[in-house]
Amino acid sequence: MSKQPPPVRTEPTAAGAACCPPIWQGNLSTEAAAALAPAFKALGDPVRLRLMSMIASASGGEICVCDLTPGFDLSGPTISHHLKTLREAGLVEADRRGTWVYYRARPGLLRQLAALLTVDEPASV
Amino acid sequence: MSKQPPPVRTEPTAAGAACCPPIWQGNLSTEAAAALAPAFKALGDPVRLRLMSMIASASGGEICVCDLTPGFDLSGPTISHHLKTLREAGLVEADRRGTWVYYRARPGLLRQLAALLTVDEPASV
DNA sequence: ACGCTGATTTGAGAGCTGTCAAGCTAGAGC
DNA sequence: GCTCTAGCTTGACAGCTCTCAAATCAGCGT
Repeated sequence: MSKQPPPVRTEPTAAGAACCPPIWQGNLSTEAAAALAPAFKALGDPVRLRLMSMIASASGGEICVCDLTPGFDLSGPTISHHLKTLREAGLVEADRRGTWVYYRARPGLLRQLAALLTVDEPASV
Repeated sequence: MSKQPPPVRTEPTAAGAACCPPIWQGNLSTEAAAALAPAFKALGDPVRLRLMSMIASASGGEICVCDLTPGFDLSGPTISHHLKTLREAGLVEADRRGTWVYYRARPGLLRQLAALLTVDEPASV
């Protein structure tokens, strides 16, 4: 995971600021594509997509790994690996509180992805 | 590509009908995750993301492969391979017209992905 | 019919990905 | 300090992905 292009960038831009216009409105630059593709890739696995959903919809905005794991027929290390992938993609962040680790969604990047895909001209169909 | 779970389903539902609530509003079912992940996976490559953008934003709603290929430093077969991936994910459709093949976006699935990611409660952050 | 151009398919190789078992680190509690 | 639990890291392996070269298929012109 260290040979990939720079994972993303969600810090400098205000969280939620769109980085690019919707794909319907103009060609995505090579740079923008390289920056956003890893996030889509991270969501491109059923396990991670479900993890992302569980984290994003957690009441209180965060959820313990111990509450994520039982939802899957997978070993702990495997879940941990998927969580790491989501973390490195900039989609979630974790912090340890005592014995437990809590995960929280980072809405900024998700908002960018949603904006990119949003179909705002239903006329062409 | 034939061992994967059923690629998607965009036909029966009216194009654009949301299949699931946003990930912020509740846990995605295993089935929904399995159905949508391949679409995210298809977008999880910079080349395909850019192809998708070029196709979606094409004037007239469609674009010839011959106009897509020169935008990349990749061989024809490789572009063809990526287009096939997008096609199998249900994101685009192609049809041949004479010597040329034209690609067109299928907005239904994209709308579902956008709806899934849309952050509609900025209060929790 | 023949050859030409545009696009896809096939075959092959290097590299990445998902998974688990085994081992390790961080805190809590005794 | 020791031990227990929660979670992460490492190592290994099967399977998938990205890429290209070579071969193939589909139409168009002549």
